[in-house]
Amino acid sequence: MATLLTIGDAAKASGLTAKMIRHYEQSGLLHKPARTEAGYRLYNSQQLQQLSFIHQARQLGFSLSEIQSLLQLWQNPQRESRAVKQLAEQHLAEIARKIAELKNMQQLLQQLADSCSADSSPHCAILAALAPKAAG
Amino acid sequence: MATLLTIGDAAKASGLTAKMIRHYEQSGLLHKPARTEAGYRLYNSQQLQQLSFIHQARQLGFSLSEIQSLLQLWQNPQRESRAVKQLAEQHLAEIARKIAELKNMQQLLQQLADSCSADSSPHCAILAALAPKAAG
DNA sequence: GCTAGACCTTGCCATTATGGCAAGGTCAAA
DNA sequence: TTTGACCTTGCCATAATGGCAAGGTCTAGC
Repeated sequence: MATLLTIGDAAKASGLTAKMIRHYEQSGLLHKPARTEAGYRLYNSQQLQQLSFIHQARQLGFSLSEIQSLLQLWQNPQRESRAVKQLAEQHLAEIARKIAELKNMQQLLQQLADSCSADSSPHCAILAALAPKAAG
Repeated sequence: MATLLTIGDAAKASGLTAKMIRHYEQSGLLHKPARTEAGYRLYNSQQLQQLSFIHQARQLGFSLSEIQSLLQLWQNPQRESRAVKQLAEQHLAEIARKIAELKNMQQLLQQLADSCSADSSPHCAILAALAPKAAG
């Protein structure tokens, strides 16, 4: 039998929030769901799977736009796995870029923090590093 | 002599953009600068130092709100270096948190990508991992 | 049957830091 | 004088989410 869930239950079941589900619908990630006569959204098990799919992909850091592509591939029986992997590799590259950026900040700032005496005196290596050397 | 720069030159000198400088002013990070009769903003060397300070702090990933605190400490001769270090440590913790989050994504996704054959077949471990196991 | 409370609806605003565009004023060089 | 490079303000857009408000719906208990 087709079990239909209202948005709150679909949210709980998928790990999303009702707000997110509405947002994904409005963003074109999801087809418009059925409605009760009162206008309540109703989700079937196939749509629930999609919601969980989106939740998992968000956990991996994919953007909604990337997830749209992933959903299309998922639903296309003619897909080539290389297309999926390409999306993943692209995202992995972005992740690596962000990690490198953060590690760079971390290294610089940690070094400065280590040089800060952290006492009641006003002198601080961190501020000294941020402040440009005043000319003259 | 007091050299005064227009916003474009101040932007070049500090590594910011004119748009950012106006935004920082509007956000309360910067005092309102002098103006020419025509209304052009004019920056003196002290203000230029502040702009460079902000630029450096942004490079380290501090938010504008954190930078406001840093600027206040910088300009306060009675500051205690421990207050500066505390801000830095807080930011370092946030950086570490983000790195951990990204590394987690990276590890999971890399594993999936490694399991994807990346050929013309539709089967793909990445999609399989995102898809919930359909009941029944 | 009525009422309270938990749900649903839409819509608008806020976040963060930045970019873009538009319409208009200013200034300097040719 | 004209042209081009600059400046002004103001509004819109981004990405993904949360919050609030005003209103409709449904269900359980009395």
